[in-house]
Parts: sequence; C-alpha cells; structure tokens
Amino acid sequence: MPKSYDHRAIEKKWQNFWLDNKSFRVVEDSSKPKYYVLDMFPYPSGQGLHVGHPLGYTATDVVARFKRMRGFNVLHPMGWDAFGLPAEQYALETGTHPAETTAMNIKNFQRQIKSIGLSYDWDREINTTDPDYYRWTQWIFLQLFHKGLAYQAEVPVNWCPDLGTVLANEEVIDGKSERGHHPVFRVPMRQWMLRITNYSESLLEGLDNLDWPEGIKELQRNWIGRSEGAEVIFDLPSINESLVVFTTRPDTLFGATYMVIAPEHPLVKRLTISNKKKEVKRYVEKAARKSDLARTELEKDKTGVFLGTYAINPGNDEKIPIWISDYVLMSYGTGAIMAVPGQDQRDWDFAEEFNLPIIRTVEPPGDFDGKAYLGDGSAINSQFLNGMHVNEAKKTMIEWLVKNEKGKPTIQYKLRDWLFSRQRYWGEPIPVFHSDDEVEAIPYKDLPIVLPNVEDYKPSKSGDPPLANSGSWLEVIVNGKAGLRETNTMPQWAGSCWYFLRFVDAQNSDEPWSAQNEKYWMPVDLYIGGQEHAVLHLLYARFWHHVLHDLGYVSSREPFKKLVNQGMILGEDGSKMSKSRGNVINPDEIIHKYGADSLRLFYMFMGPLEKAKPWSTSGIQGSHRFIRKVWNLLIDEDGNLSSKIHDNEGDELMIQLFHQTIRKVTEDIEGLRFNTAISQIMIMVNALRERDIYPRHIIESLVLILSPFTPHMSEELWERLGNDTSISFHPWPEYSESLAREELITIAVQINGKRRGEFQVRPGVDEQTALALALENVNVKRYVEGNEIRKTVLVKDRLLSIVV
RNA sequence: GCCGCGGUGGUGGAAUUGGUAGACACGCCAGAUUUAGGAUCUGGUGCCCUUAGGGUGUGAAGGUUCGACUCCUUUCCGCGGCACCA
Repeated sequence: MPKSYDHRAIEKKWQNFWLDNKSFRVVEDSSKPKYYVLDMFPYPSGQGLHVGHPLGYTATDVVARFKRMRGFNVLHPMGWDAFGLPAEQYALETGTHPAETTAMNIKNFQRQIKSIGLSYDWDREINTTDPDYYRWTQWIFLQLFHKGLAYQAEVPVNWCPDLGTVLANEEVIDGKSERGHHPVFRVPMRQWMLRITNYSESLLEGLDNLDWPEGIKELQRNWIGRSEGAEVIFDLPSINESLVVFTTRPDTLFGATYMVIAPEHPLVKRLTISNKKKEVKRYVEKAARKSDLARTELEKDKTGVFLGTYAINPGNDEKIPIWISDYVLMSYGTGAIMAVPGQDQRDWDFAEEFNLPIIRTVEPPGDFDGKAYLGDGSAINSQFLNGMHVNEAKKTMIEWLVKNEKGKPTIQYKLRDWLFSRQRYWGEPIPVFHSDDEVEAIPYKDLPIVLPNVEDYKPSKSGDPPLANSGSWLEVIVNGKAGLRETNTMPQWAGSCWYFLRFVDAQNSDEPWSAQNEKYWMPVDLYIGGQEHAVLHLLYARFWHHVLHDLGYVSSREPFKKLVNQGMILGEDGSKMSKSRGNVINPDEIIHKYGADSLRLFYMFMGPLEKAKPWSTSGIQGSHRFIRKVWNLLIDEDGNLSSKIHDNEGDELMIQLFHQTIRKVTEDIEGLRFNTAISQIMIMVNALRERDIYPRHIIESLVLILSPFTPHMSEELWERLGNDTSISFHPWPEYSESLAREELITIAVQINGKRRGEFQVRPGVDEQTALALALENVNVKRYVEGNEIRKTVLVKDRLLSIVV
C-alpha cells in the first residue's frame, strides 16, 4: 500500500465514476452559452495511440473542462475515422476482415483514451465505417451529385500499381505515394471527380475571417493558387483557327517570340507539318510515359519539338513558331503559353536551348546581371506601352485586348477538381448505378448502400476494384430499371468531411443532423489537430461545408472558427520519434508509471502548444513530483486532511498572490497558454508550502484551478475536502482586481541605460519623488554624483531612467 | 528557387503598445536526513573578473532610442510546405 498518492487507484476510481454517471453527456440547452471544442478524430491504427495524439486531446480537454466550470454547455466528442488502407492491407496479408481489425483497434483506442481521463460525451461517439454513419456520407455525395458537383471523367490519374489504386494529387509526393512510397504513374481512367474548383473563390475568401494560424491560411491560399491575368487569342493561320493562352503578364505581349503548347494538347496533331510528325509523335509518347517523378527530375534541361507551323502575335501581327514541351502543363490554364523569354526564366532557358529570339520588354536596372528580368521597370520595345511601369502596362494592354477583341482579363486557379474514387474495398460505396451507359443516383430511401462482404480484397492489375467481383451485390433495380452498382469507393477523406456535423446530433436516425442542433452547436469554436491536415482534410471539409451551406443544410459558411495545430512531440534526442531510431515513447507505459494526471500536466507544461518539443523523462518525473507535492499539501502521512488547513483569510501577501494566480490562470487557459498557467500555480503552491497555515478557501481554489489539468487528483481532493458533488461542474473561482494589486512595488533605476539600483515604493509614484528616492540609493548616488542630470524618464511603476 | 515558422543558460521554456532578460521546471553543485540506494528537505546555479561590486550576454553584423529578445537594414543557420502553375 503506497504511503502517499496512489495514482493507479485514484485515476481508475474517477474514470469509472465519470463513465458510470455519464458525467460529460451533454444535451442542447438554449439557456446556456454553447462551446464546441473538437479534436481531429484519429484513424484507429493497429499501433495504438502515439504520444503525439494525447497532446492535442489534453489541450482540448483542459479547455472543455475549463469552459464547463465557466458555465458553458460544452460539446466535446470523439470518434473514429476508420475507413482506409491499413486495415485493408492487413486483410490482404492475413485474411482478417477489415471490419474485424477496425473493431479491435477501436477498442484499444477507447481503452487508451479513457485512461487519459478525457471528458468526452461517449453517447455521441461515431465511427465512419458504421452504415448508420456512412449512410449520410452517401447522402451528402448524392447532394453533390444532384447539384452537378460530382461527375465522371476519363482523366489521367495517379495510378499506383503497388497499392492497386489511383491517388489524389495531394497523396502523391515527389512521384511516389504518400503512404508506402510506391511509384505512381499517369494513366487515363474513368474516375469520379468533385468540382471543388467551382468553390475556388469561395474557399479563398472564407479564409480571411478565420482565426487560424497565418501559416495554414497561407498554405491553403497557395494551394488554391489564384492568379490574375488575361486570356490572349493567337490566330493559327495554318489551320484557320485560333488558340487562347493564359498569361499573368499581358504587358509583355510584344516580347512573345514563340508559343509552347502541352504535349497532350488536342491541337498538336493538326498543327504539326508532315515532316515533323515522326519526331513530334516520339516526343508526345515519351512525355505521356513519364511519371511525375521523371518530370520533376528533368527539371533542369528543357526539351521540346518545333511543330513547323506558326501563330500570329496579336500585338504586332508577327509570325511566331509553335513548339511543344513538357514544361507546359495541360492541366493548368489552357495548356498553351505565349513564351516571353525576356521576362520569364523558364522561357529564357528554353529559348537559349533552341536559339529562339529574346526581346526584353521591361528595362532591367543598370546593375542587373541575370537573364530573364521579372521585376518592375519601364516598358521597352512595346509600342504604345513604352515607358509605362508593369502595373499600368498590364492594365493598358488588357484594355487594348478587349477593345480589339483579342483577349480579356481572367483569373486562373491552381486548384484542380478532386479525384474522388478509389479502386479499393474498405471505403464508402458510391451510391450510383450504371444502366445503358448512363449513370443514375440510388434513391435516398435506399441508403445506405452497405459494403458487401467479399472474399478477395485484392484489386486487379487492370484497376478493376474489388467490388467488381462481388456477384449479386452488383445488380440493382431502381424504378424498374436494371443496372450495375458503382464499384469504386470513396477516398478516406470522405468521412472526415462532415463528422463534426454528425456530432451535433449523433443518434439521429431520420436525418444526418437536425437543423435545430446544427444551429445550436455550429460552428466549431476550437479545433485542434496536427499540421499534416493543413490542406487536405481542412480544405475538403470546408468545401463540403460551403456546398451544404449553399443547399441550406448548415447555418454557417465556415465550419471551424478557430484552429490550432499542436506541435510534434519529438524523441528525447530531439529528433522525430520513430521505431528505427528507438526513441519512441509509449503513452500506456507513462500512464502506468506516473499516472494520467502527470502525463497531462507535463504535456501542458512542456511549452507552447503549437511548438515542436522533445520528450523528457526527467520532465515527466518533475510533473509527477509536483502532483505529489500538491497531494502532500492537503493530505498528511496518515491519509487525513492536513491539520494546517484552516478557515482563515490568509496573510496579505498570500491573498494578493492568490488573486494574481486566479487571474493569470484564467487568462492563460483562455489564451491556450497552458505552460505559463501551470507555472503560476506552481508559484502559488511554493508560497503555500512556506506557510504554517493553509487558508481553506485558497486550498479549495487551488484544487479547482488545477482540475482541468489534473482532473483525477482534483476530484479526489475535492471529495476529501468534504464536497459530495463532482468538481467538474463546480464554478471556476473569481478573482478581485483590487486584491491582486501589489501594495509595494520595486522600481529599477537605470543610469545611462544601465541598471544601477532599485527602490521600493507604493504604486503611482511621480517622477520627482521617484528621483529623490533613487538618489537615496548609495550606488545610484555614486554614478550621479559629479554629473549633471540631463534627463529622467519614468516608466510608471516599473523603472526610472536617468541620463547624466 | 519560392512561401511559412523559428533561433534566448547545460535542457524545456518565461519576458514584446520598446522598460529590471532568464519566471517556472529539468539538470547540476553543496549541505541535511538515511545503514546504503532512492525519496524528501535547505541553499546555490547565464558567462567572465578573487569579494563589495563590475564587465558581458537573447544566432551574427550594423542602425534608431535615455533604454532593444522586442522596431529597421543586411546576413547566417534550423524546421515545415510548395516546386516548370505561364
């Protein structure tokens, strides 16, 4: 039997108490202000919780507990993002059904999460692989489909043979799959796409008013990649047609000395003269075969082929040669560019390689020694633009283009439509069927389309999904029309695009959520998760939310008001935690050894939430030591409440410190500055320990303000202090500004900018008195004596600066 | 290359409408207690000078100011993201 604090017994006791009493079950209550605090729900992997997970979870939990004590009605839910590759890969290897693996992993995650003492409302737990959940994921897909935002297209996709699936652009990194690093190739296939590009502007604008880290907003802005420019029409006399190019620099039109179109461009064949056909064909085929990896590797050397025909530069009616090159992408703009080597480095490189003319149209500064000049300057060699600076020249040229019907202003985005189908088994079936070459929606009433049991999860080499072999499941008759079900499934992102909406009404079996609950809870007030979801999840979820808003299903345009990214927990050696480095810390072991409260407290004390910080064994020991210190403050060696606790106001200094502490802790938790909140509590505990008497009201408040961080110990101490209700909903202590004020303050004295002494005085002292008091100090006197005081500056209640 | 974030003791970090740099904690040193280890308690701890006291110090260099971790200029280093997007 441990003499002092027994974290294992006490933590178990209160975890059971909270679960048995459903302490954190929340119901809508319009008489109370709401607060929705959300974690990015995890993918329940076989590895169990990583040390990184509980950091964010603890932060939201501290806020949730704090807000409850402040009188808010707090929605704090948890769920499982359980569709996805690993369970399916595991099934391929072992034959265990992904549903089985998933259930097992979820159980393990639940156990781990409960052992941290997180205050979730488990009645709202959700699982994206549950038909009662994905029924509504399918429902939302149909909303998109009926709105024309989901469509099929034969598109070049990122096909990954090793994974047997196509991947989204976002899932391909340097030509390899994000998961597993397998090579990825460009192959045309029939795919489902979501028209996220219709929402480019909306998604961009929405960012402005969000309380998100600037970095994440910038990342999304870059991803959307808006650029303003113009479309310019070039005539193609050889085929008697014209071709539109996009440029951000219409002012450089007079420097366009050749044109480049993408190798995949539909006009390539017709624009090629006969004796170039062979060469062009070879180049086009080579470009098509190139994986993304190869394309990036060959970044340095420009390649291309002259087609033998010409376009007419609308600015000066000059003939310019048309080339193909893989540095022009079919997927951006119009797949064709006007090349202006004088003002674009890529065009310059190409022009140098193939001896094409270079005309500068912007005067570079005298000392400019580079090649292409991208900066501002006066226009030259540009007829009516000459002398104008870039911005004015752009404007003038666009006006000219419009007037002469040679072009118009336009905006381009880098954002592409979202490839939404996967040739995999473990995902939501797409609720449509194919009949006579037509695709039709499954009626809402027939949802969910439940994923059938199959024996073979393996995708075929041809790219046919596993569901293609699922026999009678495929056959469907809707309104007398027979057809075959869609065999592609949705990507893993689908379930997480709306889970925060399901939480507001998790058990509703008639609709995905009720308008009433949505209006009450949404938007999410605080969303905490890893930075790795900066673009993918957060952009997709915002997209769906914007659509749902346009359809009138949600009341707010943006789902997540405030977003915070927790920093990574590094290994004790300061590098990324990984099995191969052998620096992985297992949260289970830490909780067993030091307790959940120690873990929570240490996480919050380590440093700023957003920062990456190394794990520290002596650090967790320190937190554990502090917890025992607090315990020993209240509970004596025999396990009784300390006899030093008295109904007593406390001495003046203690009262002052007490109010300062309440103030700082309150403000710091509000601002998510947990580390400094804890440090302030430590200061108060240290001060209390020096006293012979512990004023009861201060001790009670101490337990209260610690409770968001160390809820188990706080509940236990609260009970031992004689309370018979849970601390979790007890009102947060108030502070008094006047009692927090210092009676006597220390003012530092600087002479010529160097600190030479200090004196104590009541607050609000004026400059003359301060100077007089300062001069009483021997050391100060020494520096001032024999010199003339030229100037004094008094910083109120802080410092007096004397210049001699 | 471009964009974003960061650089403060031996370590994690405090402190920014410009106002006592290093709070709090870890570690370390000394002492107390203990059969020993551990635990606990007390004191010390940026660096340099023997002390009073002084010098110096927030990646580097310069600038503004009575006063700069904080503002400005230049520069170095680390981390994350994007990468032929016309």
